[in-house]
Amino acid sequence: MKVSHKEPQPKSDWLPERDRMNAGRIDVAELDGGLDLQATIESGQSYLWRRPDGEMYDGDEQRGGDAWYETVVRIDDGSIRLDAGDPVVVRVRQDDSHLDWESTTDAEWIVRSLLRLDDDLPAIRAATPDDELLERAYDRYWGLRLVADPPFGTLISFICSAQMRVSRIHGMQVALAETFGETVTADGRSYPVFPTPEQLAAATESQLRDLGLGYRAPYVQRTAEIVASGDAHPESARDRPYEDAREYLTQFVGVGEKVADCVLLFALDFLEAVPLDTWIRTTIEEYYPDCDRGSYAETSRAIRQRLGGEYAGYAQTYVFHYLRNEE
DNA sequence: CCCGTACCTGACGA
DNA sequence: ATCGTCAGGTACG
Repeated sequence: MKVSHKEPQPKSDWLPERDRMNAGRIDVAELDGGLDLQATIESGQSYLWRRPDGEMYDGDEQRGGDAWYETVVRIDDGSIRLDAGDPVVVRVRQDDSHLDWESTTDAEWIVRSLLRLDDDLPAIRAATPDDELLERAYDRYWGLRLVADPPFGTLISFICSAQMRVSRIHGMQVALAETFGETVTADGRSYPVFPTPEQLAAATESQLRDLGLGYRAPYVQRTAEIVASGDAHPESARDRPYEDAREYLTQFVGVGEKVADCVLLFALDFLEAVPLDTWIRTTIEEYYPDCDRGSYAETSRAIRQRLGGEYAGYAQTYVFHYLRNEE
């Protein structure tokens, strides 16, 4: 792997062919609850993967069945959480019974972490209440997993998500990477890397508007600046109790309670977080009207309890994907 | 605290 | 064609 405008990799006898990809295969049958890779990546919870065939969000579940998905994460001291360290390319593809991966490093642990492959789906489902809507959603997309994306990229992409369509949110993240991030090459191909907080903080509002971010442009720039300055980092929310963590995240510009819940759920392992977006609010109106308590905080408490508490975020993600596709 | 309003922009249907 | 509406909301008064 080569990283642009960086020193050449140190000589290493175990890496004579640095463009050679590592590869591996995970038996889906060994995962508790299996896997639906396309639903997991294209359900609007992660915007940090790409399909080289360019067919993301085309709604075709047949053709998407065995597509490759690619992302680049930074590994620092064995962690993918801190937006620092060397970029690592990760590619995955699912056929009927396997999840194949390729990477510039030995990446099985990264794949397992990003796609939450060690979550015990049957146990999670068993912990959610007996509820007709939940049963339908779980049945329809069984194998859909939450993701555990890098916090900074998640923070930025969900700031961009305000009043925006899923496919366009994804396009923005691609544009941010191509415009402000580095490029790594691996196996003869080049991969844009999501920008670091420093790289994004250096962008101007005008540059960001040119990428189509609209009124989100200053939100993204100022939030990147806060993270780059060291004043705060989304990862710092992890150690707090759930509602404190949500409050902590709202200090970033463009982050209200809903976006904060998305970061908690999709990046920081708060599986009880239920982002109250327009879809879930409609769902509450229709299926759980008694949970509408007016304020975000109180409605959040009520719906979290109704969806089973500890894993309410899992239920939310299934319902979100189900209603968004079946209507 | 709670409430109304302005906000970029492209895609889509009338 | 040109226009109104809408999209995983938030900041601000």
